[in-house]
Amino acid sequence: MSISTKYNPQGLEQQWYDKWIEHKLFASTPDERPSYTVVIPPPNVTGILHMGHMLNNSIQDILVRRARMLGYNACWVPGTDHASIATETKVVNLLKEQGISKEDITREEFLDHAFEWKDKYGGIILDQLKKLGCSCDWDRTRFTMEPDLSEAVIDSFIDLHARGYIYHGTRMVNWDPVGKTALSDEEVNHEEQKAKLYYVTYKIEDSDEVLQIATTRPETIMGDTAICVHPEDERYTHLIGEKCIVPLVDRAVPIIADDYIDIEFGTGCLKVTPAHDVNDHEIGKRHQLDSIDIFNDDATVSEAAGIFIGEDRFKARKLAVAKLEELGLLIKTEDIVNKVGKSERTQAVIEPRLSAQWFVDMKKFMADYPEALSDIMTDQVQFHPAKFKNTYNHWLTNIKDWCISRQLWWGHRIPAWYTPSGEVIIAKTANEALTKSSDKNLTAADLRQDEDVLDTWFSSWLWPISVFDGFKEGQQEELDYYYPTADLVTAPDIIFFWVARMVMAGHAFSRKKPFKNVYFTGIVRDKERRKMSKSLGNSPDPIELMEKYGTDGVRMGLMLSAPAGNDILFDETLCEQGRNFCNKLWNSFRLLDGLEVTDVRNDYYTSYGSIIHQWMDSKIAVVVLSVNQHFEAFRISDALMELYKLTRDDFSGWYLEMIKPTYGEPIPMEDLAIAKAKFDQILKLLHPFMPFITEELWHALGEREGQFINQQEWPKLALTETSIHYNVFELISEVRAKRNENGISPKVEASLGLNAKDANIYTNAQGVISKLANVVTLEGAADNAFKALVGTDEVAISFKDFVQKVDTDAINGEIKRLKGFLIGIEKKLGNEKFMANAKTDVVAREEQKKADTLSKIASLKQQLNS
RNA sequence: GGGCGAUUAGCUCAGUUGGUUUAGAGCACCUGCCUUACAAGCAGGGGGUCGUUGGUUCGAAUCCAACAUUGCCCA
Repeated sequence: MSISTKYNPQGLEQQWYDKWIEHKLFASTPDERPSYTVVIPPPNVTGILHMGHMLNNSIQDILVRRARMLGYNACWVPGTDHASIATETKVVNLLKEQGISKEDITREEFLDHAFEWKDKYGGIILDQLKKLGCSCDWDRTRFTMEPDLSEAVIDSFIDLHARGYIYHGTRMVNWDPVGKTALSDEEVNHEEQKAKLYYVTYKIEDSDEVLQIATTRPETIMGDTAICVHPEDERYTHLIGEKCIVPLVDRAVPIIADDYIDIEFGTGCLKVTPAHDVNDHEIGKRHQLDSIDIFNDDATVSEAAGIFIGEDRFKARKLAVAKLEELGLLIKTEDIVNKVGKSERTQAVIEPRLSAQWFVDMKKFMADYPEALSDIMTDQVQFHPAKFKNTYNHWLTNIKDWCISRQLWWGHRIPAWYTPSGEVIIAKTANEALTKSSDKNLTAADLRQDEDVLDTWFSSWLWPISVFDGFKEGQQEELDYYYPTADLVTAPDIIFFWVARMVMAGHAFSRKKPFKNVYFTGIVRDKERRKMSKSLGNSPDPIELMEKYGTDGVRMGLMLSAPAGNDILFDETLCEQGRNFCNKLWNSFRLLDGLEVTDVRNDYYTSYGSIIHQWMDSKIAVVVLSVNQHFEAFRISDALMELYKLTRDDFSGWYLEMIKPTYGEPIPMEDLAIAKAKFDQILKLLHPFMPFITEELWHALGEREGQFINQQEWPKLALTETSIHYNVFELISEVRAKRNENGISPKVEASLGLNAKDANIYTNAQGVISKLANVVTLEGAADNAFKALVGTDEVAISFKDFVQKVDTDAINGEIKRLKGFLIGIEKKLGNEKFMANAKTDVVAREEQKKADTLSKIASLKQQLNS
């Protein structure tokens, strides 16, 4: 035998992937077959493959490859999104290293640099997906900032604005002082952290009385425009309407009452800074308070503060505390834990800030497109697992307006034009804006386009439509064919960012839902349940893993442990298990491949060949049925486990052992051909999970130049009765166990004696029993043979030249267990209410259990006496 | 603070409308084997009062309630 005893994926994977591409295996064009479409959740152009991507895209590949085999015209559209903040930050930093400051170059120059960067590095992750084996239609690769998709974004903005869903307004927004941009609520993560609560004295104007307030942000004192107490707080009622003096800036501000105040918290007295706190802003609106913005856009203190000008806010906090202490106004500090909003992208602490931004009016939107919620609640779009419906429902019923403008350059520039008189015109181009303008004397030079770009998600929510050019006039064929897409596979942390908004966009722009199923993967964590992250350094490099264990091994390891919606606790030993399984498959092939062939069918094959093959068929048929059901319910790890056991236990463990010839002898040609056909089916079933090794072995199995396993039909088998009773396998195990317990070599011949209800079960498979358990006869064991029960059948087992001794302790133990079991059954059957209420088949089952147990006990007692 | 989910073997999970031989799988573990496809293997084995306490029922891992622990989302 010339081929290695170990499967070695090196080189082989790349070679097959190249062939698949060369033969355009993954390319899709509309035809008469039904479509099966998946759009990739576009990875960030700045991204490199991490474990989450690997999980997510393996699942998509499994679904897509299987769909292909089921006869669908499968189309998996790849691509990337432009990731406004992440990319801009990256390019800004890169330029900084070259000594170029963003402030010193024009928007156009900056974009040139950014595109240059994108062209150089933006495709890395897509190449990594190829290494993973992803069967995307690469000719369809899209990018959210390419010309066609950009046009779609601009058109959809204009459209939504015209229909009254987009407005421009001055609102409290989440300001990222590092990215220097507004963010949507979804881009802010609230994290608990240790903080200090400072108690500060405020003097009452024209009085000796003082107030104490408690604050975590003393650096915002300069922006205070009121002090607020609860209207029913008796400590302070006499002060309402008075004024107090804001320390550090000595400004007199009113003392007001509002029942927003929590009497229990701190001193029950709140300093109100309407410009820098969302709740304070609300209070400010209710009481017509002034709003003093004391920060610049990088969160340094502005001139409006009057003190600490130019200092960073955290430095200013220290300075303010020191100054208050110096003035004797700081009473005490207390350690507390509070929640701080941080930018998802830059990790900067969010500064709530009043600013003019563009918003989508979600209340109006939801009123007009209630399907965005009802689709999910009524399972028009099915969530897997369904528990995410709750989360979805909660978010959507409490939805806030969506801030879509970003103070960045990398992205889609907002198509809003301002005239010198302050008119705002929404138009695709300056010329179009001129025609829309009320002032006909203006020229293009008079118009100023909005400096801001749109949120990245405002382009990716169009993805399922835009990748099929669904926004292009008169080009609806592809959209009609591929859309709505079939399945979306994504991580639960972007359920709002993306899933919800794609459903919204689907209805707003195509009047259809964008997909039928959403499969939420788990989050990949390490063994200690920590999320894998770069900063923790606990994430293995996927590429290295693939090199170490083979891509198929890693894919399998990942999938075995990834039930839908459950976090996966990644451990390299899983990949080892995957690699070992590849090896098992490899060696099963080696066995089939290395056998000598004959055209003479000896007694063994004529007598048992057909029941062995049929038995294997019935096993495959059951597993295919169950695997199909698992797929329908998106239980992919369960599907894989079924196939794992089918391959390992049933095919390699039992079937190959039964069908392989005695050592040194040849196998009949027809039996080998049948065995290979079964192996062929198993390869097909495994192919979506492990594409490379199955392709390699499928080709090794026969002359298949120019054909590929993924083009073959997914096995379809009729369920049949099993042709070898499961008691036969139990009997074989029983004989092996007796050998094991007594240290008897497999080479020592065994003789069996049977007392069976239906001895045909065993005699029909006598040759198999003899082959796998080294049994010479079923018709008589020696005296003093071991006794065992197979089901309710008694079997005596003796070994040549070995004095057997019956283990009375074990038998007594078993009798005791069975008697206990019997008591339970008899109790049930003796219960009138049970007999009256339980269904007849349930009662019959209990009766059968009783009979079987009695029979077993009788057999065992007899063993003790013999 | 509000909402949602989870708790089954050492670990990760199944357990479909309550009844299928007093709970299953994979991994890990233990014992014996380099048996002529495979030690990345083979054969065999041990291990759970189904988080706790009550309740409904002839019958509860499964339904209900409270509690405990834990995770996620939102403010």
